[in-house]
Amino acid sequence: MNQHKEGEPDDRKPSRKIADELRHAIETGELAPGSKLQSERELAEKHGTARNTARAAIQLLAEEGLVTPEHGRGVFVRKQQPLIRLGNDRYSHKYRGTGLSPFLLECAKQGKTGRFEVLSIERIQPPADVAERLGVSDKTKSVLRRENVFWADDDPVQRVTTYIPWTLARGTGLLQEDIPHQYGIHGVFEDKGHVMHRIREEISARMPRAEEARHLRTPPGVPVIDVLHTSLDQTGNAYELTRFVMRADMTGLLYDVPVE
Amino acid sequence: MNQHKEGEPDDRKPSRKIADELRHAIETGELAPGSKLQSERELAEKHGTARNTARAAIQLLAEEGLVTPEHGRGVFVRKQQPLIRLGNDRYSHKYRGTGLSPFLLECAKQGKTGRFEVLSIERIQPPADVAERLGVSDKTKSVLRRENVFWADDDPVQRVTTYIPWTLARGTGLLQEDIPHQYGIHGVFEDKGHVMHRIREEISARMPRAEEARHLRTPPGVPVIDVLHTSLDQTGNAYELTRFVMRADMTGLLYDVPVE
DNA sequence: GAGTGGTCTAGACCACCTA
DNA sequence: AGGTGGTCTAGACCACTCC
Repeated sequence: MNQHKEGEPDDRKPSRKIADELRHAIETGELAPGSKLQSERELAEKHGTARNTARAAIQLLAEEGLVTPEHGRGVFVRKQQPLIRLGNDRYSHKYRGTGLSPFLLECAKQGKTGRFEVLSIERIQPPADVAERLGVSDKTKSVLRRENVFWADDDPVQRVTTYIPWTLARGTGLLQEDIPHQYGIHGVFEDKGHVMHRIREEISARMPRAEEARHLRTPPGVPVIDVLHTSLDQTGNAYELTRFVMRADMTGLLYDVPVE
Repeated sequence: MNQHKEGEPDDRKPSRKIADELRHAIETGELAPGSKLQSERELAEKHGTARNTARAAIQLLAEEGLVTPEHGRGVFVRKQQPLIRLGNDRYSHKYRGTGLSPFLLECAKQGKTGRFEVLSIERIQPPADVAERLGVSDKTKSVLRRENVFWADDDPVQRVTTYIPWTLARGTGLLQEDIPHQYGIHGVFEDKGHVMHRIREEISARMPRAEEARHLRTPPGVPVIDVLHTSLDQTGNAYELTRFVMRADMTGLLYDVPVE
């Protein structure tokens, strides 16, 4: 599409024209994933434009997620990797005893090594959306917040923030970095009488905020998926909330659910 | 964050500095949603830079989804609208008889008028990922494809493409624009013996391709959510597949599901 | 050191919107 | 008509990578 047709006047803007040509080469495989484009100076000379114009063309493609410029090295056709998929079965009891969380399993499937990192553990005043869903006050330090980063090999892929009502968290040892239970944090909740019965996940996508882009090291043109997860127990009570901010070029979601 | 601290040398790049200042004003509410920024020429003069530099600052904010430039009018702080949420219950039998599809219901909730438009109906050779999931050949015209656009007021918000194995679709009248069943397309499938039992939805997010951006009229810095939906019947057979490409600034997803 | 992308300047003209 | 963003020119210097 938008390729120049023989015999017609070509009134496309120069930057657009260069972008279309490069996009076409990428889509036909002429420029393979991982390969290097001509330099900005070469492209400019080839098309008889200023360097800035060739640069604008490359930016169009970068915004579409097709290429990634690397400072001092060149502009490369983006390789799209198979995604690490977070499934709705990740909380299933069937993973009890495997010792592997679904995230680590998915990493292993893609030949990557997953790991977690604890950023902070703090008792705080919750943001309004969290307070509302957990049914706690947003005026007092009513929740415990644990912030984590999930890594796949050397890439940070998810920023994970968990909020637990302080009335539930106090005295459980969840202020420590290491979760004091063999079945993880949800084992702790079960001991306190909250068995996960349903989950409610609100999903949206957006461009990362400046701070998130820095933490997740997202290249330009890569959005994040924002998942607000609420755990409900057997009585329909919301007892835990987690926000996942995920690099959309490395992770996705999968729901396999009954139609009720 | 990244604000200039008094007394320290400020070695930030000029464009970055302007962007930080504007971002701060937006985040504190000093620049309210919907309000107009100073013009590029004013910003440039105020900071003693070239116009291109002020322009670069605005582009940073546009990529973060904070502002939207409007040609001839100015640059405006983006209003974030409440999202039209596609829920996993949208296929539930409980909506039988309301006459309203969940999409239209959600639009009504946001005070908008929803409508559908049929773009094309064609018997085609399916893409590989579709063929694989439906268990049909990708070498013959083995599926019927129906392309729709969903509108909310005057905005196109979702591009919806449905693939049905031709062995199921033939003779059903699904080649016509109007679905020949009071309960819609899934009523047709039920008459042919396929009752929706489970759904499987693979979710990812990405920047729109050039063609999608044109159709959905996405402003810069707005990604799309890409949902690959598979319907499974009582025997676990995949009999229908739909791809949703959704503007992420106007739509989201919601899953409320049991933990199995 | 040579080549790459990143940022910036100081202009210019065009396309679009509002009055 | 005047103001706005959109695109472009023809340079410049800087930061980074690779040899």
